[in-house]
Amino acid sequence: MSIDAETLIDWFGTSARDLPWRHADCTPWGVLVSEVMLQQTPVARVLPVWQQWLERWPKPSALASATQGEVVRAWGKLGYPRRALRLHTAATAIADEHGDEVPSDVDTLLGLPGIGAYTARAVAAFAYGRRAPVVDTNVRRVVARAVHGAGEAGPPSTNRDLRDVEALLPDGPDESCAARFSAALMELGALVCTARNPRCADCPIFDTCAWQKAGRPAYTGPARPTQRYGGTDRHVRGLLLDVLRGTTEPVEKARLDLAWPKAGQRDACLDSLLADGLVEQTADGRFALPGEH
DNA sequence: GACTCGTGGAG
DNA sequence: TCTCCAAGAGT
Repeated sequence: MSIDAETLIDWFGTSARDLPWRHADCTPWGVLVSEVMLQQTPVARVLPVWQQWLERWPKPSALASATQGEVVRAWGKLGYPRRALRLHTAATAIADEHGDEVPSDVDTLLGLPGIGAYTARAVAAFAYGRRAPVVDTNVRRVVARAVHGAGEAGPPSTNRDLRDVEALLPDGPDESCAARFSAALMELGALVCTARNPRCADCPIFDTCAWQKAGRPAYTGPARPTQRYGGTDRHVRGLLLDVLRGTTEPVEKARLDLAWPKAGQRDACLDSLLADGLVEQTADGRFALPGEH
């Protein structure tokens, strides 16, 4: 079973959210910034930060001119702050090596830090209308259900997933049809074909959905390991970085020591933040966001 | 392929 | 409360 592209694209036209990075006047740079911010981070949390970034750094060269510390600070609490550093590095490469223009082909995009299989194709498709399979968690779930009749997608397998979705891309009158189809597939997964409590009554492709036809069988594949957060290194790193985000001046080690009671874990996390370039030590031994002193 | 890497809202 | 999960990437 396949997915009827015209039906899905029509639904997208009437039901899609009005997101600023989908506006016709949004630049490829704006699309790229949105895609990186949206990696594992909900739309609602990205929206205000994206607006601020595009006002402050409207071109890759503008971001490249900022310090790493400014970029990490402006990233705020979007999570996974290494994304901010990678985006800064990518912006520098785009400014220096690509004439300040975001590349439009997948292979070149893949060469930039922080841009992987999903983001490269999302930028090529959504910013430039290129034909490329765009596979995120939404798409994998929709395809698992509508095409394969499974309750959930199994564990991701990049190459298999790409081939899987490639086969579904429509041959429309122009190349951008495939991109619009991909955007619609993602939007369906985000709004209707959700992970929990899918709203099948509102689904535009209900009639052809393989999962419905099979009687909505429960997922039988391997359960995803539940990810804890409290007490993990991720948690501690977040606490330490939050201290530095909250100050302009470098802080003493003793100040960071207040953030987490376990000294061993705390120091290891501080070391990893230093190694990642998210934190810097000043000449007098204090700590700060990088490049701000 | 299995881990690691933040954060906070929803159910 | 606690579990789930949100447009992934890098190692």
